[in-house]
Amino acid sequence: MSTASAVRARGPAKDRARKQAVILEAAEAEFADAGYQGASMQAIADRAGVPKANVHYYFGSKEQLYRQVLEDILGLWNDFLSDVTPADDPALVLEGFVRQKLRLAFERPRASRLFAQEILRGAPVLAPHLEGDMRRWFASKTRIVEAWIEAGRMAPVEPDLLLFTIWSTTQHYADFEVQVLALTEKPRYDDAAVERIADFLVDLVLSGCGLER
Amino acid sequence: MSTASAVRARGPAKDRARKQAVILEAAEAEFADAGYQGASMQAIADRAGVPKANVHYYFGSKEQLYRQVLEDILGLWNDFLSDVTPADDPALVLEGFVRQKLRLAFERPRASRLFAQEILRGAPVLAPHLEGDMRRWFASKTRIVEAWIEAGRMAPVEPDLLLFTIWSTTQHYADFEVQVLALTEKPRYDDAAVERIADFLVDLVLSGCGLER
DNA sequence: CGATGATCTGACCGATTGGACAGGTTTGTT
DNA sequence: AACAAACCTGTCCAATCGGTCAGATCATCG
Repeated sequence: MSTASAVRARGPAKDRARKQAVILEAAEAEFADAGYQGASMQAIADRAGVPKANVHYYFGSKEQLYRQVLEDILGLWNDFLSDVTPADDPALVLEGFVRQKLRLAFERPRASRLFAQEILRGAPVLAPHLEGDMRRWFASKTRIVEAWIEAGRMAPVEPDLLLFTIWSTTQHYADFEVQVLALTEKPRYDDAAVERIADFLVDLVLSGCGLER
Repeated sequence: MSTASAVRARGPAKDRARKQAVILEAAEAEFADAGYQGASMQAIADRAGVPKANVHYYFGSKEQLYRQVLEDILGLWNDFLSDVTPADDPALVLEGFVRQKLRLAFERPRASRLFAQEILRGAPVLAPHLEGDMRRWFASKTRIVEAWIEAGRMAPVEPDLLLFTIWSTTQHYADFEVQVLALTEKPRYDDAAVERIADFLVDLVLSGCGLER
């Protein structure tokens, strides 16, 4: 049972899920800001406003809590390009993907950063997902791009590298936010900046594929 | 005095620098693999093959050691585009930058990963650099791109976003190596893969700027 | 009401951490 | 040879870590 669906339940299970959700939110923040090793159960408990023992009561161990946070984050990305077929228009699909991925980077930067740290550490927890669900997702999307290319509906680019490019450029604005803001001399992202970035990335990706908006 | 130059010195200073270099290399590996908090001075000492107290003798504290490692890494990037002028050819400069940045990502992935972790944590140590040296470097490069655009030598793209794109896409193959290898179902990067990635990124960037190789 | 199970937490524990330091050894100079 | 300075490390320490547990409190139901 995912955390999100449990919160929507009724009865006693609802209270339980709500309390867990508070802890999970605190844990996501602490893990993202301090890293897995840097995060302490005490700090997570303080953020959530509960005693440390209560965190252990609900989630057992630090690693179990971390796994739960990661799983919830993976859920965010589950439906990227979930119902795309070779019959769809490449330009529309790619533009939608870039904008959707980018929106999540700005709305949930901590989720993005936590995921990045997990991969940076060598994915000790997510390795099974990488070689399972994610690999299947990735293979199915590259196959669609290949179909578009074979049908002559876009330029012949390497499908895997195209996806990596979209992934890395969008991820960058969440993961390297501090650097981006420092170099552009801005205190925070505003709506205009987000739109400017989205338009730029869409144009770049489409022109790389020989497409237009 | 940088670590690299000290190793090349003569006399007693050379021995000292060489021993420090061994520790610095071990520290870079441990910090990159485990993160700042996750790295222990004991583990660094073990990797370097020296007693833990010896590490403290040379570098004082964990934070000082970490700062030194980071400074050495920044030195790697010092001469990116160091002598470029508006008179140079945009296509050649951009291609060279992409390939040089990418080469470093594959040759020194740990350096890249350590830097990424520092930024992800909010750059507690590098913040002054970001708002100082790096900001100046960045501003001078965007000015050159603007000059190219004004001279009609490339398409009018946002100079800052162009640089971020090059930075993020090249960085990605070092920082997210585990993910890339898992999704492409390869055990490691080989020369062919590196060349394929470089060619792809060069084409993408140049086409985005309305240029050709 | 009494009982039963879930919820909750203060107090505690062994392990590990970064760091300090006394005291030994080596090196260089006179 | 004698001295000083630099170099090196075994040992210790306070602080913090993740985790445990006995026992208090609460909610629910026969």
